Amino acid sequence: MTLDTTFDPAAIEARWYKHWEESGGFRPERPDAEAFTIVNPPPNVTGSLHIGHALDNTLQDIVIRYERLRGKDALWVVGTDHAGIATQMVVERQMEERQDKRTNYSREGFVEKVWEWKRESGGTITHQLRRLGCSMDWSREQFTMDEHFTKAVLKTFVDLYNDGLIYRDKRLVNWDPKLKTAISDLEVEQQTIPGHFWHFKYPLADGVTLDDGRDYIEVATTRPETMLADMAVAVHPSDERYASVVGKHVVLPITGRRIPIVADEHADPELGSGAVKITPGHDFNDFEVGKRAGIAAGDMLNVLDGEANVCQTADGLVPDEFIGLHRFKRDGVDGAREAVVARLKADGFLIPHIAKTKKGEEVEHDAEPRQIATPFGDRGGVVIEPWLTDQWYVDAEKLAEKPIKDVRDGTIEIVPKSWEKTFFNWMENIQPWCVSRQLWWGHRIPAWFGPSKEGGNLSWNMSDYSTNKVFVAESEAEVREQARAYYGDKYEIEFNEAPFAALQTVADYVNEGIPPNKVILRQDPDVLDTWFSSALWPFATLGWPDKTDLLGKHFPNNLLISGFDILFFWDARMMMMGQYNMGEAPWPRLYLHGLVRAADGAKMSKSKGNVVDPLGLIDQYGADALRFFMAAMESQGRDIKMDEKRVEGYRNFATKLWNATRFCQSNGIGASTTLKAPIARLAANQWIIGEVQAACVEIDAAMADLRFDAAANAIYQFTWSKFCDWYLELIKPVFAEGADPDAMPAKETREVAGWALDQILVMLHPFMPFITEELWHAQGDRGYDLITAKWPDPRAKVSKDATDAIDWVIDLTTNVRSAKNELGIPPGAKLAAFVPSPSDLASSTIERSSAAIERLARLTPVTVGKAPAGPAMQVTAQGGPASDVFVIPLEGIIDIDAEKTRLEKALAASQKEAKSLEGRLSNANFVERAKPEAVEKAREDFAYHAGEAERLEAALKRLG
RNA sequence: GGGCGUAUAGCUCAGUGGUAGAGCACUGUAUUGACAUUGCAGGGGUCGGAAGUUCAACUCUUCCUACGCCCA
Repeated sequence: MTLDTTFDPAAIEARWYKHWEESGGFRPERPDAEAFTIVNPPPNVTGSLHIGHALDNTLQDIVIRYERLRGKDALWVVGTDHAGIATQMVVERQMEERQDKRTNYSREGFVEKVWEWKRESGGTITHQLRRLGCSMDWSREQFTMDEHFTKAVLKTFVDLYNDGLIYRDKRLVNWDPKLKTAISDLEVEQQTIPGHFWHFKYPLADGVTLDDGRDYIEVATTRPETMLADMAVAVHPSDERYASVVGKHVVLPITGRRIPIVADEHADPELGSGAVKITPGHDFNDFEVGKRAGIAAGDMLNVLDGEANVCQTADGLVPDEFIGLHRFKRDGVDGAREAVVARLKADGFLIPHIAKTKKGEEVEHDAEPRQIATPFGDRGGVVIEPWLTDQWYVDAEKLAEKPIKDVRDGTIEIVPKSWEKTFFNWMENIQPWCVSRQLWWGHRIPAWFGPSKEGGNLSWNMSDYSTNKVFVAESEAEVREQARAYYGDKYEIEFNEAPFAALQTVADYVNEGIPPNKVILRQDPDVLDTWFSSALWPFATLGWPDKTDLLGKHFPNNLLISGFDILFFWDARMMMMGQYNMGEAPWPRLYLHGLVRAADGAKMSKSKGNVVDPLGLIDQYGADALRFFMAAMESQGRDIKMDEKRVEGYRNFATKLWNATRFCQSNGIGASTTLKAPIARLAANQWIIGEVQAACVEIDAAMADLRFDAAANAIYQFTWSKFCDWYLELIKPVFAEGADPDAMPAKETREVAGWALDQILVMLHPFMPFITEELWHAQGDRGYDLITAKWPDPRAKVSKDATDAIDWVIDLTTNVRSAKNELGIPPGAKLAAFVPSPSDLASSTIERSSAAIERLARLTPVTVGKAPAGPAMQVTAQGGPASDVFVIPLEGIIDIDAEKTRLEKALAASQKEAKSLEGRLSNANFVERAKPEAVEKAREDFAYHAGEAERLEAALKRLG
């Protein structure tokens, strides 16, 4: 097959991808091979490929292709995540556009709509991953809502429940009033926004006064609306200003609620007045203070509904005018916050803030401006409300124990290691994980509630479901069994899906005509956090809980690659669930990479409009170039700044390889037939064999350490700077006009060059799969595709003399070129040279490689012996231990002063170096205390530079 | 407030206790057979600052400064 003169990535990418996928190239049958397994961080089913995915998946593909080439049974599990909140939002938004809404449907109806959406437009990203060249096992594509996955989720939930590691609890959650669901701590983002700090007077009750005579306590808050549900005022136990009033009461303005003054260390005497209002139902700190003050969670007052509008508190003291107001100003309409402040001000309870203008005048404001750390929901984008509800919690602290130990003792290696500290810091301070979500799309919680049985009578507690009887099991059949055991045969058991809201009271229950001998069980309407299911990814994707062969062979996985941003969300939770369900760490190694940033270092975001579309880059430069860029920039522990020039550079690299292959083809260099290096006698051929080995060793070492940058640079440098720049130039004389194409040198060189090019294609394949596969086949008929070829075997014997000889020719060539350039001699000029006292290497190389010396160094003839008298330039050649001086007469070619200047410059450099080394060597401390190798090296370097200086001085003398 | 990370050539980044590297950019130069998406040659860095350890520090330690991230 002949190659076009220009390389066009687009033309080959789709073709090869299709071929690989259809021919099973991504997962060849290798039943007896050692397993190598990676699971892909499942992207959201709603997602589309962004630059971060491109990085993450490129790295994984490099590893998986590398291991596949090394003969392993390489499995890359791929799939998508059902992304509860995100997906439900997408479908609801689409409904909105049609003036439709979720609640127009039954739960089942809506979920079916989501499935429809998923079938039609979900998984865009999986097609985009193909464009990148990712070699995942698509035949086993997974989805976290697959039937077998659901089985795994249910089993895990039930097991955890039975082990007491999942429980229902009433406490404050992070409530998203836009999405109307609880979310976990990790889904909350703290942002600092400008806000206000208001100061209020809370009048003391019963005529009590402070020691200074005041009849009120001053409190301050950034959230005045919560005062409607205040239940205490706290002061520090050691704060003498308030010691006399601890245990006394204040009467809250507006509600008139009588609340105690309590002593609690949470109150900071240094902050404001030292007294703080306590709203246990709406603030995490206050919740704790409230509990310490003896208020049960169930008794804490709540003044906001699910949409964060004011509702009546249990004591009924909130005036009607406030009911229904939103928590704060929204869409230009004042809310409860503004109303409370206005009312307090009107009633004289507001203490104004006095600010000074630049001119020193005092001005009164209602509040002090302040920067406020405020929690936002990462999906909904609105301020999170701490809200008192019943939710399911996972005992994360218990589950974290084994993962902590795994990382501590090296069972799991985190790369780069610097992340370990962050990991420990989080895991050791982990909070209970709220896993229930008030959504319809997701894994339904396998818990059913029924009336509790007290002394033979059934009773429902409508205000607090957690006190009702709960049955947790994987199926209704099991629940029925449990229920029968609990209620006895006297009751008929029925499952009913009617929403809880339909049965608010016992009276409703009776009114529905439910006979007294019937028990109705209702499943918890909530679903599980999506991360609860993705935590099972390393084994549920392999068939767990069934004991499949696949699971046996591929769990534990070998490596996980993820962005550090999901270390806690996903990686840590996989560790927990791996240990809990499988009794093992899910993988021995975790590689964390950084973010891809915009060229200016800013975080890419849609709102900033600075996102770079990886597909656009692929269109422009080819997938291979983008991949290579990702790999070359991926040094451990640093974010990657986008640099399109560099992507372009790697496109150029691909073109270079393309053209090198064209050159090979034009000289009859084709596919090699052996994995082992061919037998070679010519120095250049031995040299390139040695260089292939060195490159392979370097790449293997880099890959073992997951140094993607080092591996990419090694193959890049070898291909361009060694193979193209030197080897192909060195062998050109063999194929030159007049040379015998059937003679040994040409035959051997064709074999070696073909072999070396093949090794390049194999070693480059993990990084640039498309162009390498194309060239692999262009080079000749092959028994197999490159994707399933064999990684180079770096063992081959090459003679040191041969490689030294080529190093010597290269050094000579470089030095001659450099000298010519400095002296203004045309680079093409062929010059005669004399070698007065050649080394052994020089003697043999001048004889055997005269063609290369003529062609590259452009020296001819090269005469062994003393140069004739007269001006000359001098260059040296080094290779291994050999060091030779070439004298090149300049008569009539160049002005002598230029050569003098050049030599003087070189002499000064050598003398400076020699002097510095001499100084070091004359330091007794250095000679005695430094490592012997270092001393030896210094001696060698000194000898070299001293000799060089001598040679240069002699050359200068000759010039006169 | 706690923790972590980064600071090396104009730019983006590697790097090692023993005379500083790559890519891009820049300068000079080369053009009829692999390749101008190129070749050849070259300029450019007191390795953020200060102190310490060491025969020797860009590298190790401490402190400082700047920037970034995470947690509270």
